[in-house]
Amino acid sequence: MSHSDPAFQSPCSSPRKTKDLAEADWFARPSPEVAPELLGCTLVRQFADGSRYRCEITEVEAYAPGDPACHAYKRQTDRNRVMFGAAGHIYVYLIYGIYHCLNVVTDAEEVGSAVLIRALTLDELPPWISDKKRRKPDRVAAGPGLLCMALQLDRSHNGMALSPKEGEALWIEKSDRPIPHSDIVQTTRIGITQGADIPWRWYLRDSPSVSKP
DNA sequence: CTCACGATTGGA
DNA sequence: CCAATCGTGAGC
Repeated sequence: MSHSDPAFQSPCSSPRKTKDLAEADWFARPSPEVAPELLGCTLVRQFADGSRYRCEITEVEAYAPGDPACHAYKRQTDRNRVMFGAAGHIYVYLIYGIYHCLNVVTDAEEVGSAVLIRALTLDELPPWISDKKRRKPDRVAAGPGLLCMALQLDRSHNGMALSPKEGEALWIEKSDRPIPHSDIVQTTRIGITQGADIPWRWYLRDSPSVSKP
């Protein structure tokens, strides 16, 4: 929803329990600023049949200009193109030939940056999740590759806008109650060799779905 | 065109 | 510890 949208009403009208984060402005800030604020937000995955899965974001990492671990560190390429595009779109890439990773593009246009979503807790277990792994429900989206598998996200979604509209596949809703600072842990990122000392990973302290305490 | 490797995961 | 598995990006 935007100010030009006929459905838009002034901020003081019709109070809602949650606030949609479709506004690109909210994402158009440096990724290390946006990342911790995404914790506790609700990621909503919607399928063509209208079914929805709501997930709490429990672990994130920021990637930004000047950061050697960032895919956009060197130059714009075919793969990292959407990282340089408008904030509030998603950057989905294939890793190790088998898994996918979901990012939310941040900051101004031309600035290559994003927030990697590393873990979620699902409110409901999707039926396509095989039970033979015997993974506890808390762990089905415990990792960037696992959460894309659980929500059936792949490179075909690369570049899509986060939008809470009918027929859209993905969006984010912010809870009106901010997470207490004491519930958030900030530490170094996982699985990288360069920039490994930069403390740009945040997670919810007591969440069972985070990668590593 | 070739080729080394990765923001991961699960299993030995 | 190590293999799976393939798109990407750098180098020739």
